[in-house]
Amino acid sequence: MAGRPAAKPRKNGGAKALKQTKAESLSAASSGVAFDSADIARRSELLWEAPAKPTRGPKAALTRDDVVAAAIRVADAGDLAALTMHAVASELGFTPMALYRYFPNKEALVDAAVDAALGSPPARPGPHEGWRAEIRHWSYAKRAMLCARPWLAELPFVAAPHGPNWLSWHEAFLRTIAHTGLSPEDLMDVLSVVQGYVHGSSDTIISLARATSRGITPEQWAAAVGADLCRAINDPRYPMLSGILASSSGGITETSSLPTKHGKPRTMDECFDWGLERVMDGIALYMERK
Amino acid sequence: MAGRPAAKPRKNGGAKALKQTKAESLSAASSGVAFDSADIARRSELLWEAPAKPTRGPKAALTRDDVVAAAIRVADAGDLAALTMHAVASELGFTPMALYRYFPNKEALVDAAVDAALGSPPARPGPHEGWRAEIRHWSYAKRAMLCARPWLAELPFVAAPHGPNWLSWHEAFLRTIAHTGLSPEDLMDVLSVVQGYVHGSSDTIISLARATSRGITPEQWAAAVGADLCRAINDPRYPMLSGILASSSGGITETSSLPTKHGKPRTMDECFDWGLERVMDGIALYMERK
DNA sequence: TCTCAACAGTGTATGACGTAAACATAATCC
DNA sequence: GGATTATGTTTACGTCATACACTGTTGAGA
Repeated sequence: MAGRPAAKPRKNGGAKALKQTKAESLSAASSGVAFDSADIARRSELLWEAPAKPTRGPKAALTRDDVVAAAIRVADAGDLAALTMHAVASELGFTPMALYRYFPNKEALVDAAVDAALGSPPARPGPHEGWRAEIRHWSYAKRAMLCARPWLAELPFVAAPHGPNWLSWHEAFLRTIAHTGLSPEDLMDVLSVVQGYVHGSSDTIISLARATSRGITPEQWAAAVGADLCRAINDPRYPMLSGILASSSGGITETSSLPTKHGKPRTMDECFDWGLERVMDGIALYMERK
Repeated sequence: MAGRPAAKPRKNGGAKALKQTKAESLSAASSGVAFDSADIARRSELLWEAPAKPTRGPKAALTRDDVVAAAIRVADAGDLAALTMHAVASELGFTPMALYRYFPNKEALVDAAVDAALGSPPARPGPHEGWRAEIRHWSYAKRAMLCARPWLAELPFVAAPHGPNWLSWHEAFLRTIAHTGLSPEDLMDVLSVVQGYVHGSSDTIISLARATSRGITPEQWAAAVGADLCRAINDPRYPMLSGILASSSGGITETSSLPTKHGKPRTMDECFDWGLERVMDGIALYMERK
């Protein structure tokens, strides 16, 4: 029942009942991510159930939302690894153990912080600008959100429990293609392709965002990543890469998904757009054929 | 110079010189992943330089490759979090500190293990089956590789230094579209789209692979993830999702990217294929237009 | 052949981490 | 006003990466 105080229900007693080995349990906890299916059910429950309102006892100085907000502030300032119970607690002016009155363990806090950090999806651009414009709008927003909070991309999305905001982003995407006449199955397929592309191809820019948030200039970052790729040049094992990298304008200044076009480097956004247009072309073709 | 003994060169002295705070340095180390650009250069160097051959002193009982192989065995048996120095060392019958004679820190070991675990890309299918067949072949292989080693997907690929195998996969992809007459820039763009899609949309199946490798049946996994999504049904905030999920055959048995088609559930592979065909359609259209 | 610097692996210690358990304290109910 | 129940702290434990000091081994140069 949801009326039970959520802050202290058996904690990982449930996990222990599943006969996890100690090592598994600990390692999952330390990484902040667990992949046990029973675990996911329990984690999901925690994401959705409202905290119980106790009548007796001292008043809580915080709310779950306070803790989540502090966690997000900590992660924003550093990265996922900086998000420790100690850091969150001292951000709030409490001892680490105080947080365990609000979340049974770190994992639950991270789950909640992740969903909160996803934020709300963007409002639809215009009333009916066409599905391509709407998909573009959604994709840019998602990409921008991930760049703003690179630590979100350190977590595998699907493995995590799906909170309200996670569902909202999906819902918002489905609305972009709601009037195309596609079947429910096709709608989900389109969602899968586009989201797959957006997540998968944002790796580079997220990596850059992470670096710049640590005070590294884009130039430094590009130099470091580029220098890495340069090893391929003149290596007989990589003739294609060698050719392409060599044909770029002199020195390599950007990573693989960022080649230069006849001396004028393209931005990462341009490369992203190009791919997104190809994906939407493929979807459009499918619609025509139906 | 590469002739220096690689096992003990200043260790994180380099990192300290960068004036990282202690917290940053430690958190990066504990997560096994660092995103500092100067770090990447140093890490990349370690991936490529051959270990120095000392003349004096006792013979080393191990090689870097031994350690890397043990690390991969440990990660395969568990996950990325299970990959601890202690676990790798005891897998080899040594103490944790022994590993530091081969790698300056855990991060370097993980980098090496990741690249080794990527393995070699697949051989080309036939002599000239067409670029679509070749891209399909490459994509399936990449997806299969990630499913076989789900822990690889716990790391952001682009942020890691690029080792020999990483470059080989890129090289192999470029070979699949080498004869299409595309410009070098277009080649890289196509690589970026397809790879983005493959990585991004493999999340679900990788999550399943991870679960099954822990003894969870696909049914259990699907039930847990599906139950999660079911919260959207009848929630007024998610009308589209509600409609789609409700229109599926009775109970939700699979996750968002796995809807059921008129009562007959599709496999994840079928959904993956569908998206890949759309992506390739888009690329084909681009080729035609040129 | 002997010597010793260079190296390999170990033992021990440190500080950060997540979190269990016991506690003091505060708010409510009877 | 005591009993009850919840809150936040204190203390403690086990695990982690890893610094440092140590023992023991090897082969190059004397």
